[in-house]
Order: sequence, then structure tokens, then C-alpha cells
Amino acid sequence: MPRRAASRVVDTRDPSPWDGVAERLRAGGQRWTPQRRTLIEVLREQEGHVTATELIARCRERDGTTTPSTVYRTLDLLEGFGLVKHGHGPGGREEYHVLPDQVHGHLYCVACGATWEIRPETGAAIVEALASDLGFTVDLSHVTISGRCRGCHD
Amino acid sequence: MPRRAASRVVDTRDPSPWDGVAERLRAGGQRWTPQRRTLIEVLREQEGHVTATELIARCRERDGTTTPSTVYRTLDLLEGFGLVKHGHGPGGREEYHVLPDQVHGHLYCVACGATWEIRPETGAAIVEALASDLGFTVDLSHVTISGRCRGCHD
DNA sequence: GCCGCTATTGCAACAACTTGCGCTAGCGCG
DNA sequence: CGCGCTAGCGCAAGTTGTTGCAATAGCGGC
Repeated sequence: MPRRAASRVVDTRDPSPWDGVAERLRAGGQRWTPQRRTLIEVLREQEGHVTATELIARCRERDGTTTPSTVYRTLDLLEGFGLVKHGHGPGGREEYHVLPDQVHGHLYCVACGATWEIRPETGAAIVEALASDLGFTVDLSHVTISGRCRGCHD
Repeated sequence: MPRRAASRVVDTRDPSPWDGVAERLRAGGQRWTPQRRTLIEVLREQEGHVTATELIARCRERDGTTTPSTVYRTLDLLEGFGLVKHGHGPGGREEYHVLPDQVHGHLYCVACGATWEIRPETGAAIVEALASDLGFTVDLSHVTISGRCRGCHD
């Protein structure tokens, strides 16, 4: 079922990280195009996780000519700026975290379909465990770990 | 590499878990078809991780008429028997573990492309951490966590 | 050994990305 | 404020999986 229009309104007075995008692009010899503007507008109103498909759909609502390849390419760019972060959801599908102010891992319950966030401390513990195991520096936010949540525990 | 999966050679005298498949299928009212036989033959010679694409290719070497959908469906079936286990590799692509004698997680180095196995003790610690966090029972073997290994550490 | 029930197959269409390429249009410069 | 360089766009074709459906073929029974 489609989510109703979000109750949370974007506060435009607040200096948003999105504001500087056009400048950052130009500074790097890149361009501020209508297509990119559309995506940013959509992302501005977004929170948490979104699938690429969802973003494309929303862009198309505003601009019917939106092409998937453009959206994917722009998202890659924005990831370079640290404004979004991609990962893989439960089905291995592309998923984006908007404004990853703090990296956190995700848990997906295969039974009820809910997604949970791993508490920072727990996440840190996991990162630490893997570091001392193999000296591996992991990016926990890149994947969604599946399992069963307390409620669906068999 | 810690605890590398034993360089175990397929010993055909050894009663292999694959031997009973035909019977297990029939016992459940399912059928032993040439297509399934082909897949099993391929899996028999396989070790560790394989991507679905790879399996399909190998099946086609033996039987040019192999269809992807059939392979995916048969793999699902075998997963039900515990003979293979699917997960998602670094690119979110489907990946299969053959004969998951012991569940173990995987780490993928984004820099050098190598895959490492998480030591059972470390894996257990992670599972434990998540259990005490949210009461979540995770299946660590389902995903591949990315990061940088010691050698590629910046 | 033949028969029929129905699990499976193979096809075709679809979904979610990805990539190569020629044309368009930002935008820095004069 | 128009010009030209080239970043980026849209398109089309290619991968990797997934699903519905009609035709096929295991296999248990007779």
C-alpha cells in the first residue's frame, strides 16, 4: 500500500546539504541540468531508505521524460558527494540511504518484512570484531542482513 | 586466509549427500528429471561459492537446451533440502554456497576483489551481538559484507 | 508395458539494472 | 551575449532474475 504524503514537511529555511549541490557540481566541471534538479527535489522530500525504482517513479511524476539510466548515473555522482549511499536490500535490489548522517546497518525480517536499524553501539561492536579477525575494515551500511525479528521468532 | 575451506576432493566412493537426491525427490512426490540430473552433476564437481550465471553456463556445456528458469527453480528446491544455500554477492548478484556444512559469513574486499570467510567464532560473536540488540536471529551466510582487507587498507 | 495424473519444463514477457554511443545543451570564455 | 567544448542525456541493446501458462513427460498403478 502506497504511503500517504509524508506528514513531515521539509523546512526550506534550514540550510540543507542539498543547497550547495549546483555549486559543487560546477566547481568540478560538472553541470546543473534539469534532470538533476528533479532528482534533488525528490531526494529533498525523502527520508531514510528508498529503492532506485521508487526514485525513478517519483522523478517521472514530476518529469515524464525521466530515464532510468540518468537517475542511476546521477545517484552515483551524488554518492561521490556523500549525499546518498547505496546498498543492497533483502532481495539484492539496489537501495539508497538519503543523507547518511550516521552509518548504520540494517536488518530485514524475512518473516514480517520489516526493516530494523542496528544500534550504533552494536554496529561498532561488529565492525570491531571483524577488524580484529582479519584486519578488515567493513562498511556495514552497504548490506542488509536478513533474519527473523523477535516477534517472528518461529 | 583463516580456516580455508578444506581443499577436499570429491571422493566418489564416499557416500555423497547428492546420492540420495533422486529418492528424496520421489519421496516428496517430486520428479527426477534429466535437467535436474544435469544440475546435480555440475554441483557435485563444485566447491564453495558459485554464481547462478556460472552454474547455468556449466549446465549448458552439458546440455545446450538448459533454461535459466529451470536452473533457478531447481536450486530453490535443493535449498529446501539444505544442499545449497543462496546469498547475495558484492554486486547484489545471486550466489550459491554448495554443501554448507558450516554456516559462515563472507567479506568482500572492494579494493582487491578477494573474498574472505568470517571465522566461526567471529561470526558467532556477531550473531550474538545482534540477538542481544533486538532479539534478532540473523542468517549471516546470506549476505556478503564489503569493506577493505588488511592488505588494501588505504 | 500402457495410462493418466500432475509436477516440470520451456517460452515469452517482464522487472531491474547496466553500458555504449551519437546528439544536445550547459556554461565558461571572449 | 554568442560560441564552442564536452558533460550528460536519451535511446537501444544486453544481463541477470522472476513469473504465468500451455505443452510435455516422470512414475506409480493396473
